[in-house]
Amino acid sequence: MISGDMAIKILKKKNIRLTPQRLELINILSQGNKHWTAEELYHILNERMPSVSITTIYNNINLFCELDIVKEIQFGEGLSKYEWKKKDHYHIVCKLCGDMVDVWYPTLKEVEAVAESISKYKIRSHNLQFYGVCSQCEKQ
Amino acid sequence: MISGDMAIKILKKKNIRLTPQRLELINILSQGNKHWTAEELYHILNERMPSVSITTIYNNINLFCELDIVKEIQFGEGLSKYEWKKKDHYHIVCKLCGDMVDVWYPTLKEVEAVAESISKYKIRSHNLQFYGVCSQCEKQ
DNA sequence: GTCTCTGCAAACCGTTTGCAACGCA
DNA sequence: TGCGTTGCAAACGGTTTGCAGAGAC
Repeated sequence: MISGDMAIKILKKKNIRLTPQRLELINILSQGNKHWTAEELYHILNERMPSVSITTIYNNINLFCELDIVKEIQFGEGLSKYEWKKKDHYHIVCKLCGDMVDVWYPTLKEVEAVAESISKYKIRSHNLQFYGVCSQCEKQ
Repeated sequence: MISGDMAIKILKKKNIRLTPQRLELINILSQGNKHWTAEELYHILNERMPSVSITTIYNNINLFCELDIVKEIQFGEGLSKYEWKKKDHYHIVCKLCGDMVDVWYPTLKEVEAVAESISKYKIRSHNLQFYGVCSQCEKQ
């Protein structure tokens, strides 16, 4: 888990400009241990910086994903959330409200190995989500 | 794994009309042990039935999914494929061409149990895909 | 001063919706 | 004959693209 300052050093080293939008996004992402949609990040940033556009959010989270400081979580139906990069883990998603929590289960490396051995594929990664109903939604 | 004839009986029992489009779709899906996009099904059906529309494909695969005779496979970036319903299994997806093969690994029920025990979620299902490169694409 | 980045508008793409005409039962 | 289904066109929603002007360094 890297700090916001570390992320800024990575940008500087690559001669990527430190625009206010970029710095504020890093600030939001690196502080809260959460999962955001692009839209949510847009609204948070918009409060502090009313002129920001959704395009800038996408430009920058895509950049951060390439730099490996942010991770995209695709959880079905074309929906994505983004989280600050940390140790590998899985996610539980609430089918009703979309809320998401981390599951720190050991990475399924041996299942990957099995899948590779029984197929003609070179396996590079896997994607696992759990779907259910959170306690909030269950009450209602 | 049910037969096409079985599927037709299910439709009849529910008073769902046996239109030529519907019967031909069942025919395609139940015979080939494959994974199709809606677009692919549209093109196959279109050769035999030139007036068919993509709307009808979606209408019917969605109906078949509700009837539990077809399964939707969501594999990231909003892309879906569909397969004739069979015993639970996972999929390996080629990152380059989108080709997909089955993995008959035991269902991860104990991982679901772990995820449920460490969270406040009632877990109902999970979704696991492997991503890699198929042997065809590897050659190139 | 240069060249990357921003923000607007428009495009994209797979899928869904509204609806009038069609055709299965 | 009646009502479920089809197929067209338009809408949808999250994301990307093109581009002129802004601004980081």
